Amino acid sequence: MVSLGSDNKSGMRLSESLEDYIEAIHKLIQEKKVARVKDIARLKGVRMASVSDAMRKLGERGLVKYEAREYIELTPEGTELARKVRVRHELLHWFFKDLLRVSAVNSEKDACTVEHALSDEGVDKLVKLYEYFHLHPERQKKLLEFLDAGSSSSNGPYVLPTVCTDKARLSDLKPGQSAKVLQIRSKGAVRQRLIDMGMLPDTQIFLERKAPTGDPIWIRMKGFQLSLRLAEADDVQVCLIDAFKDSPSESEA
Amino acid sequence: MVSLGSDNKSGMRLSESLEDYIEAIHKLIQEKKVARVKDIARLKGVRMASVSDAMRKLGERGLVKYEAREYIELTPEGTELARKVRVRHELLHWFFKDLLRVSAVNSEKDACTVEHALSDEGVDKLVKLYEYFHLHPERQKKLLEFLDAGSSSSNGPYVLPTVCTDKARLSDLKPGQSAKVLQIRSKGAVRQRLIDMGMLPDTQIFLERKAPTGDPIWIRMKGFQLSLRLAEADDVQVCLIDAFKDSPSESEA
DNA sequence: TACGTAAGGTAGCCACGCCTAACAGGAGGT
DNA sequence: ACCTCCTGTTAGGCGTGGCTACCTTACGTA
Repeated sequence: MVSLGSDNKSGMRLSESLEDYIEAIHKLIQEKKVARVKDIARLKGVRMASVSDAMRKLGERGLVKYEAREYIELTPEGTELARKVRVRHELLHWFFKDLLRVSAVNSEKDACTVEHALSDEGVDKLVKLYEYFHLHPERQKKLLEFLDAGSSSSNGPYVLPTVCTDKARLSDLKPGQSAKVLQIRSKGAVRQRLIDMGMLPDTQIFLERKAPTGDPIWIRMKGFQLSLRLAEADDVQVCLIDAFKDSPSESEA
Repeated sequence: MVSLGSDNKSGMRLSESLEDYIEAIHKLIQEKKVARVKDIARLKGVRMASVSDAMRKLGERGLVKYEAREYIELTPEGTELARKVRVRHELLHWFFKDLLRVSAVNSEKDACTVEHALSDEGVDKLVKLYEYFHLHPERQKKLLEFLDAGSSSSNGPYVLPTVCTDKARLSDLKPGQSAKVLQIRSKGAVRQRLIDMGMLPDTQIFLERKAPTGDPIWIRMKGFQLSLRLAEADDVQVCLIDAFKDSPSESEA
């Protein structure tokens, strides 16, 4: 899928791994003035032998100046690429850590893996998103308040804004009714499970039936069936869909 | 880096490629009722032989029901994984295409490559972002207006909001002054170049010197020097940093 | 019945990126 | 001088995931 040719010129796309090496070298040169095989190996979590291989390849592609047993330097082309990669990294790190409030460990990991797989246009637009929230700190504050609400402590301080007139909890639905997902206010494993099942905002849900006792309910969503405990359905905010509201005043909402 | 063991149970993390196969099978079953080797190969852009190999591996891991020369089915575990993967795909596609307004081709491509490289927490937070903008359509509208402004047609309909009292254009800086980047309003290749150089919002810039004629200017940013044409610097909105403002009233801004 | 064709499987090859093991050179201690 | 430690290189091996080339199976039809 990555398909590297033997062409050494800069037109050839680099594999993720080699891009990582470039990034590591750049970082080391900035921090410690020189980049040595040992340090690159430690930074990247590989053996020195692997670094030697990689340096030879990067040397052939004209991205690093590599003479055996000497300090490793980046060529101008390599430096250019390194900056590009590091910008992506920074940008994604900002996005995950500072905007989405992903934990430090995961935001670093996600930034690392995603940075190789993003088009120039994607980077460009992400920068715009950055600019947007940088220019409108009050809007970023609102978003962060929303993200923080319910993510850690409190269960109900965040009040659902009035955006949908027919809003209800999924547990309020009657068999035969349809609704669209507004917000999944569940936490932890339950939330993860619902998301994994395909429950995203705007997903259409059809309540097929309820158990006689009313507790497990069966819903249809994106073509497959799913049973839910009432307690789980309680935390899912939905918006009733008129076309399917057969009984106008039955929903207690 | 991916390191698959021979363990067939579901605890083992799948490689990107195998995850793609699962996704493709799921898609084909939904669309055409059955998944055949030939169709999977076409969808994934590989030869049938490669699909055969992959099916054997997935069969060993208990994710697909694979009997030679018969239709390929997903086991319950496989279906679960498939849904998870497709949710990621959908989510990222929404993010790139509908929120960031990345072009159709690139948003699909980015979603495809990024979907394998995102932690559960990253997915979770991305869903929250989705919920946020879904619940606050007026805020999403503002963001989209910002993203669209200058991205395609107009050069100056978007007015920089008053968020920084000392705002100026980068071209207004005097040698010796420092500033922080607010927004890069350049377009196309120039914007790309500045971003690649590491110019993100909040980046600190120091104007080292100007050419006698004033046109090329040299700035220092993140430890390296960079020369800019005045026309390029004109489109970069910055915020002066007080500590470095030696001459209080010189900046015309 | 025999045969052609298309779908699919098997074997063997290669690139990549990692590994371990063994070897090479230089700096300092004795 | 010699030994030792540390750094780095080379050689060879392995798993993954592609590929080509060839074989098998099923099926339709002359």
